Amino acid sequence: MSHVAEPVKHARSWTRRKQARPGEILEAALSVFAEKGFAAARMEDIAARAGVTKGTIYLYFQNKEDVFKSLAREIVGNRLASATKQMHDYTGPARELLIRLLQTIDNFLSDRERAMLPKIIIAESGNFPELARFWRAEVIDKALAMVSGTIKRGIERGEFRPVDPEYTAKLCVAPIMLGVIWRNTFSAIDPVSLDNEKFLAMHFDILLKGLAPEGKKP
Amino acid sequence: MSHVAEPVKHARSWTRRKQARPGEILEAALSVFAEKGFAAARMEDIAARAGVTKGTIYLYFQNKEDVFKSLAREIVGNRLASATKQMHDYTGPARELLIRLLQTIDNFLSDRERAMLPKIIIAESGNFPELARFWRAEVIDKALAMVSGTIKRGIERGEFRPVDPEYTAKLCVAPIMLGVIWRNTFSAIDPVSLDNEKFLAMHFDILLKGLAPEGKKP
Amino acid sequence: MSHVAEPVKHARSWTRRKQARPGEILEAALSVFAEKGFAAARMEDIAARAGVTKGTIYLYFQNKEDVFKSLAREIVGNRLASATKQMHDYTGPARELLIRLLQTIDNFLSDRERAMLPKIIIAESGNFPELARFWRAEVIDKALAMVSGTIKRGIERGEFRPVDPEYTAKLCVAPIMLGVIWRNTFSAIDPVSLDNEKFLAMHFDILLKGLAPEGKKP
Amino acid sequence: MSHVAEPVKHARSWTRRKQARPGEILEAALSVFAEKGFAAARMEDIAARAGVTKGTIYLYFQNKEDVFKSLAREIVGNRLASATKQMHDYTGPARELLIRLLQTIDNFLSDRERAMLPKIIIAESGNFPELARFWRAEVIDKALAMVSGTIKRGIERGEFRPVDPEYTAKLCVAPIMLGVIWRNTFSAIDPVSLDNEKFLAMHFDILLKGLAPEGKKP
DNA sequence: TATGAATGAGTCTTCATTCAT
DNA sequence: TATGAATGAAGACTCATTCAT
Repeated sequence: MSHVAEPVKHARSWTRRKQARPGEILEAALSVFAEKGFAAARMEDIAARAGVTKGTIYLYFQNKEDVFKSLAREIVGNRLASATKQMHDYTGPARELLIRLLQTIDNFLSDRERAMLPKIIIAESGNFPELARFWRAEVIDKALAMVSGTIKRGIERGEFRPVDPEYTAKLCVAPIMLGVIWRNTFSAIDPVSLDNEKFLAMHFDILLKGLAPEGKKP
Repeated sequence: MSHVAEPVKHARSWTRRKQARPGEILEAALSVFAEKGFAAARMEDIAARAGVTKGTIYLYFQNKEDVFKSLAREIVGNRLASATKQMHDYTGPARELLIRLLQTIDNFLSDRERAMLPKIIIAESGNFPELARFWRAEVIDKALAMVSGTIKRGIERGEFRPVDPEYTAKLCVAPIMLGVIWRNTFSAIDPVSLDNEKFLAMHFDILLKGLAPEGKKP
Repeated sequence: MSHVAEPVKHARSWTRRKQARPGEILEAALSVFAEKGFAAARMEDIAARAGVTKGTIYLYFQNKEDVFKSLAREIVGNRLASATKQMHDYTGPARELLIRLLQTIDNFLSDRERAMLPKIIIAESGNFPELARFWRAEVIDKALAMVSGTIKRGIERGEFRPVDPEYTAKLCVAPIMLGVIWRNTFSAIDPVSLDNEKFLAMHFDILLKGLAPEGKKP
Repeated sequence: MSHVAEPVKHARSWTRRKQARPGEILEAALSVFAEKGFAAARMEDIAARAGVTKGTIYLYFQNKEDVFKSLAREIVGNRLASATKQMHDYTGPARELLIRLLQTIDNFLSDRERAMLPKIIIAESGNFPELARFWRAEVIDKALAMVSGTIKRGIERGEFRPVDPEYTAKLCVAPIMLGVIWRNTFSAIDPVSLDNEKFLAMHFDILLKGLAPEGKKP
């Protein structure tokens, strides 16, 4: 699971794949940016990891910043929307939905590709405020809205005791985020650190007990 | 020429230079590194923010990396130890101690100076694995040990239901960490976002209820 | 691989390629070189202006320099010779011939295509001394020879007072050159600047008076 | 008189001369730009010819374009103004003034430093329209105004026959300009080509005769 | 013939670091 | 101690040129 710079060897080395290139480059860029940060990432490294040379990147992107921004936009992209809809149709107990939702978020963020993004956002928010804004609006707020909506429903249905849904949503997500960040930050220095399964299970356990209405067994 | 004064040779690399070192440089470095990350931070910016010129920094530090590492070490430094001792002497209920402990951690991390460090660690763990290792060992593990120790005590005293203390400690700290990161990441784009008081209060409320032994009112 | 067609190998370096060569490329090259100079001219711009793609240029020319040199040679090419002969057959008064000759030169240089060449020569003589030499020998000296020949004839016929024919030839041509350069240099910034008709008429007027033998009405 | 890249060796090699640097750099830049044109000129060449290294240039100028523009502005600078005033005070015959004026212009342009500028303007007007505009307004139009003013005076005083002063001014200046350009363009390929003294004398001779009132000996 | 994706040498530009003062 | 002019290695970016199709 270590992200050492080894050029990805695609099927055959010399066919032209105009369509595939940008995606490959973004994928390579993601891992380099996540490793080094924006400033320390070298275009040549990105190119090498994508199996091309410097110049090729500039066929598809204006410059380093463009690669970076495209990355942030493309990676989230599609799946978020589908996740949203899925939740809306659900009619069962809020407790179950909440767990499922948080698990979806965890899955979403644990995907090898996307796991690096929170780190990038945190690291580069100072250099790219628009990036922070974009992510805040397009991803974080949307995800939090889904969670807080579920909590609100739970309160209405009497499954949860009355709590502030917005703040509680953040509390629900916090351990998930921390887990992602933790794994990204410390994976290189101690590979086994955190059993995510167990960690999540405990989180859900304590959380649901903590949200249970007074006098009721959760 | 022979009469020129020897440039100050610091005891190689990693020693503390207590007397002469202007803390202003480290303070300035902290804010610049937090804003830009290591690579994008310019020595001239640090110098300017410290009110000196580039050259002066090299009187006290070997190079940029030395500034960065010194920073990470010096900033934590003293206060952590004192906090540790304070906890050991405490004999009251674990619930109270836990809250107090978490509040201390929050205070520690919310200090204007130190708030930026988690962000730096996250951002630069890829470029400076030793830094991650140092922080993990010197700060995080120690802090988590205090928390998990308290939880263990609470379980022994029957205040908490039986849970894995190590994992629970992380769950306790997660929202605090997230709060710090959140404020650092999004403060520039929406200044009011998170009422930390309220956020913590809710965290403690849900957490304690979640940890309460079965059938007992927390 | 063995069945691949041999790339077209032009007779090394400096031969004319009459048949196949799309004059459009040279024409396009002329305007781009005139606008940007040799170094700043991009092959892609030339290709675009010629309605082909970069690769195509290399079917007809070895490289950028070859395009440039071909250009300088081809553009002058044919018409100069014809102009020369025409002059030799003339038998009327030198004054009339001189005017006609200068007007021919002006026409030659004012042609949309060729107007840009003096500028190119001036700009690139440093980078391409052979170009300067070629032009000096093939165009300038020949043109000046025609003019000075006419002046010499005029002196012999008593139409002009005795002057140095070579230097006078340059004086005759100077305003024409300056007009061409002027229009090329300043056309973008003030479109009307110079009425060439009037400018030439005045030049001829002053010149002929200035060359008239003492005591004679010109 | 050949402009080979030999680094100028200033008095002592290692003293700091903050004030002198920019001027030295501009001087070096002038000769490199004149030789190669803007695009082909390498910052390293300019630096070498100024006896410094690349980086030093950026202490004084923003970038290559800034060097170029500063150059165009600084070089003209002071002397033009003084020349203007000198002419205004003159009260003698216009013919004499005209000659003196043209000679001043020739001197101004023949100065080793400035001789390269017309070539640069011509070559780079396409890439730097503002430069062309600046020079047109600040130098050319002012110089032409002085000449045409003198001609107008000459007409009023009956020394010249009635001609359009603006166009005539250009005709007066044309050979001077052409001489400067000629020397710059062909000096490398035939060093003796043009005796400027003689060329100017002939120009004045023909010009004054050409401008003399009808029936009057000039 | 023609294309245009890919290459990589060549430049500008930045900035950590040095050092004479 | 402190300065800041100067250096030069490093990296972003461009574009002439190649070559598989």
